[in-house]
Amino acid sequence: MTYCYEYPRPAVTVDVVAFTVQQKRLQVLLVKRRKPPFAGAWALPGGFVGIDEPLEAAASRELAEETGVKEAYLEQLYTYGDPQRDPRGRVISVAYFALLPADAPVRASGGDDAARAQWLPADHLPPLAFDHADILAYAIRRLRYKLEYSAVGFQLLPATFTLSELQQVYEVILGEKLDKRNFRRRILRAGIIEPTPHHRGGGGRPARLYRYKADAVAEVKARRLFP
Amino acid sequence: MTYCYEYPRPAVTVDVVAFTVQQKRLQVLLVKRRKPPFAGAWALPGGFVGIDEPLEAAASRELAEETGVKEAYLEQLYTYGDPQRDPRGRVISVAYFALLPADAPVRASGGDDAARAQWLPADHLPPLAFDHADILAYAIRRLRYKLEYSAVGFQLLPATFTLSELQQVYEVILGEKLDKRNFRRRILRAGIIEPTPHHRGGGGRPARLYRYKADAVAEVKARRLFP
DNA sequence: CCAAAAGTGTTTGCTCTACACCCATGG
DNA sequence: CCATGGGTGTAGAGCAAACACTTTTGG
Repeated sequence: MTYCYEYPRPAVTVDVVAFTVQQKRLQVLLVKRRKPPFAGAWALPGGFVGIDEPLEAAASRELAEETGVKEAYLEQLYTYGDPQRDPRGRVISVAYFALLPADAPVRASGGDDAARAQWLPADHLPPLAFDHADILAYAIRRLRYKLEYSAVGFQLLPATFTLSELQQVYEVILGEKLDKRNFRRRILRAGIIEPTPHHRGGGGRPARLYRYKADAVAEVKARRLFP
Repeated sequence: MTYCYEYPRPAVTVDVVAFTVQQKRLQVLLVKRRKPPFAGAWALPGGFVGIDEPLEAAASRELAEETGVKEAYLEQLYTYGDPQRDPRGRVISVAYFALLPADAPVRASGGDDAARAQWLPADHLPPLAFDHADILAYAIRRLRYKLEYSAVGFQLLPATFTLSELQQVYEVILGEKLDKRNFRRRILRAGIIEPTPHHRGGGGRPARLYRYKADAVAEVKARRLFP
């Protein structure tokens, strides 16, 4: 292994854009920076990639450090490498996006190290450090887009859920009302979720619970669901 | 600027998957490695990212070094960071994909440094060095996919072209015959190309020449063209 | 029995697909 | 006049969009 001769090397980090849906809003996980640069500003959780650490493992680790959540849908987003993006020097950042179930055991603003991590609503964001506003904007675009043709929506829900809950996730993210009957027909025809025998009572008639088929996660058809 | 203390840093490279269409086949630009590891094997063109060089600039430079082509459609593909992907040590590679017009002034297998760069048909590839076979497979998938919903096809053609030429590009890449009338209707309705007043004679009736609208390149609608 | 949320079909318009013949030029 | 590739329209099928009432439970 040869390090640090021949050429100077950039630092490599991962940044994670973690989404969840709470209180009928799309929420993003942000941390408050304590050190300069941008001390006091909000930023995406992230950090350096270990020299023997796979990129996705680094993203997963950063996410776990801030939330305590070990398992989540995680996908590489884009790599940001503008030489000026970090005033301290050349830092190349591989951005990931993560979807957390609404019931994930998140300890944001809980433990010692994670005290600074918080969910903030995506439609009402403060200014962000570095180029994180760009990264976040792109992540939201990609999330909307993915929702339209694949069917990652249920990654934001518990293991079982009602169709109304699923529809609400779609409405929150796409920012528009959807027709109940058309939504159900399409989501069922897509064949990625299946009914369970259970129901959940609430303010009215109990709703059937659904779960996603395990095999469907793999073969996420590249078919458009919501034009 | 602080380099090389605190943590060891990975090396960062770019690799470029450059496509063109020649002889009714999709061709990929590859170079023959002269040094170990994988000496003698084919590989994607690529190299280290300069410490003050933007990522896309590095990709563009590598492409120009191998082909002499300065301007081409270039898009970030994915970042490969498996710790074992390079036997020499930790190397993170940001992969790009490039589309070159059929008439680009490519000097592959021409000049001194570029003597080793060659176009090889994508459907008949030799084993590749590192994880380049994975990268290439993904690039082809992405190319097909992009062709279906956006309309990058004309990036593989000269500034003006006939509809038959454009259709042939689509057929070569998608690997299936398309209906002439349906193809024309859709590609014209998409509004990204426009007729010129000129025609080109050939073996039969002269064909109208088209060009892509300059403004259309920006607003590549995310609308599916070929389901 | 009333409030609250779940569940369920049909009609209409549009888009995609399949398909076959005439046209303009060069040799 | 013949060979070569360029250019054009329509009918049928499948999909998406709009739309309102009945059902089940808890209080």
